[in-house]
Amino acid sequence: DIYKSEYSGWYCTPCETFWMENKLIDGKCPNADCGREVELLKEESYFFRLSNYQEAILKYIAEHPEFIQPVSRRNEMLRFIEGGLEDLCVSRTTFQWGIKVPFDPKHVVYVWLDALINYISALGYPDGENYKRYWPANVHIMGKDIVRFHAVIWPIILMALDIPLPKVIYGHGWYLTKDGGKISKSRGNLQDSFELIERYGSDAIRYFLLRELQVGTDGTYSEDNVVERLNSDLANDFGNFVSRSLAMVVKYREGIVPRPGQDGAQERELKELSREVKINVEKKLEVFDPASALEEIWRFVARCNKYVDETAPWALAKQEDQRERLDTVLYTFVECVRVMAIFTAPFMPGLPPRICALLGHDEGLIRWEEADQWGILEHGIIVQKGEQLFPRIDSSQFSQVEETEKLDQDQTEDQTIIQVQKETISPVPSLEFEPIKEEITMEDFTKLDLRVCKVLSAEKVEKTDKLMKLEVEVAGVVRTVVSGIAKHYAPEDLINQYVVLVANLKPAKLRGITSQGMILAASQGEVLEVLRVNKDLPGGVRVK
RNA sequence: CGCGGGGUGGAGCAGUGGUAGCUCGUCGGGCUCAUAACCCGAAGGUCGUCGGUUCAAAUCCGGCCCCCGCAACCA
Repeated sequence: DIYKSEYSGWYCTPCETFWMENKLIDGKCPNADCGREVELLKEESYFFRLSNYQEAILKYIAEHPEFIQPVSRRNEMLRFIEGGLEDLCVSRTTFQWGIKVPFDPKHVVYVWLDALINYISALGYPDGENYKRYWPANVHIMGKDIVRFHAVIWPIILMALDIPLPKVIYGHGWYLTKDGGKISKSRGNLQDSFELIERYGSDAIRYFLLRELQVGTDGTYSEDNVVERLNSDLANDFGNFVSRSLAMVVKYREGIVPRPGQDGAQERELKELSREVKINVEKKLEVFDPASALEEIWRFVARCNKYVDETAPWALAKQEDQRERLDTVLYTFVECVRVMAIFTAPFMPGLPPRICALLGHDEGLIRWEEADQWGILEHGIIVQKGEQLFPRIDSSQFSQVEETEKLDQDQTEDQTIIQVQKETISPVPSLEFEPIKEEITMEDFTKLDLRVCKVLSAEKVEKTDKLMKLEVEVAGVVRTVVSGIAKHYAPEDLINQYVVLVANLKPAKLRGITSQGMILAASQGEVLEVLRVNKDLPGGVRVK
C-alpha cells in the first residue's frame, strides 16, 4: 500500500515554496514581494493508499459505534471521510531531520506515520511480550485537534498491516480560561502546571481537573475555581472527615481501634451505600466520565460526615452505658476512612500511602474489590490523627503574599522604571518580555525612516478579524497602510489622529491590499495601543 | 454560506420526550468531634429567541441572535 510517485506543485524558485494551483495569482507566485513565474516541479515521494480504505473505515465505524467518542467527534470524522480520502504523502525530501526511509535514505518518514506506529513499536511489535499482552489498546485518549490522525490514518495503517484496531478513540476537550478564551502564551494567560502542582499538590490538581471538567467538551479553568473546589471537596469534606474521625478515636480510645458491637441502621445504610457507589463508579469509568465517578464517591464522603452528626460520638462518650455503641461508631469511622482511601486512590495516587500511614498499615490495605467490604481492619490497631491531608487554602491571604513579594521585588529595582499595574486579584504568571535584541549602530537605526502621519480614513477590511485599512498623509502623499489593529480600534478612533509610520518599509500585499508601510503600536497579550503624536506636527515630520 | 463547539437559577456544570438536577455562593436553623469545618431547611430557573412535530420538548426539526475555538489575516 506504499507506492512511490511524484508530488507535483507549482514551485517558485526564489521563494523556495510550493504553491497550490488555486493560490496562484494570474499563474504567478502569490507572494506579494515576488510575483515571478512559477514552474511545475515534481518531487519524488512515497504515498500511502488511504483512498483504498475509505469504504473499509466507514464500514468499521458504522459497525463499531463506540469506536470514536464522543459522538460529536465521530460525526466530524464521518463527514471528513465521506468528503473523500486522498492518498497520504508519507515521506519528505525537503529536509533531513526525521527518520530516514531505510531503503531510500534521501527520504525521511512523515511524522504522523512514525509517531502513530510508536503505539505498537513501543510494545515490541510484532513479537514482544508487551505487545501480545496489551494490544489492542482499550482506548487512545488525545486532544480533539488530533483525533483525525488517530481515528482515520492510524486505523487504516493498522488495517493495511492486518493488525487489530484499538477499541476506542476518545477526543477530549480543552482547558479554556474563565472568560472562555483559549489559554495561550501570546495572550499572557498561560498557566504553568508545575507551578500549580507546587502550590496545591499533584493530587489536588488531578482531583480538580478530573472533577471539574467534562472530558468530552471544553471546560473553563480559573485559579479561583481550583481554590473553591479544593477547599470545599478536599479540605472540608474529605480531609476534615479523616481528621475529625481519627481525632475522636485518639481522644476517646487513645488511638486504639476498638472492637465493634452490633451494627445499627446507620451502619447498614453506610455499607449499602458503599456497594452502590462502587458499582456506579465502575460504570462511570467504563464510559470515560471521571467527573461523575467522583461525584458518586463524594456521595459516600458526604454520608460519612452525616454519619458523624447522626451518631454524635461526643454525646455517647459522656454516657458510660453507651460504651459499646461508641466502640461500634469509632470502628466504623476508621473503616470509612479506609473505604474513602480506596475509592479515591485511582484519582489521587499520592493519597493511599498517606492515609495508610495514619492507619498504621502499608498500601496493601488499598484493594478496589474491598471498597464495599466491611470489617477488614483488625481492632486493636493504633491510628493517629496526623497532619491535615488537605489544608484549607486562604486565597485572600495568598494574593496578599504575592503582593508583598512583588513589592519587595519592586523596591530592589530601579525606581525610575514604571511598574506594570497588576489588575487581576488572583495570582497570574509573571509577564514574559521578549529579550532585548542585539546591538545596532546609529547607522543601522538611521536606515529606518519613521514619519508622523495623519490618518485620513480608516475602514475594517471585510472578512477579517484583525485588519484595518488606513489612508494616511505623509509629506503630502497619501499612502495606504493595512494594520492588524481592528480588534482594538474602531475606524473613527483613528481618523484625524497623528500616528507613526515606518515609511520606508517594503510594500506587501495583505488580503489583496498593498500596504505601504507599518503603523507603530505597542502590545502585550490582549492589550494594544497605537502610538500617537499629540502635538500638532504636520504629517511627514521625521521621528528619531 | 470555510470547519467545529456552546447558550440551563448569582458562578461553574449535569441532564438526547414524561414531576428541571449537582457543586459553590446566599438566607435561616442545628451541633461543637474536626481544617471557622460538619448536619438540617429555604429562597432562586418562562432551560438564548421565534416557529414546528408530539397527548407530552431543555431534550426532536427549522429560522434567527449571541459567545468561543480552528482556518485565513497581524508588514
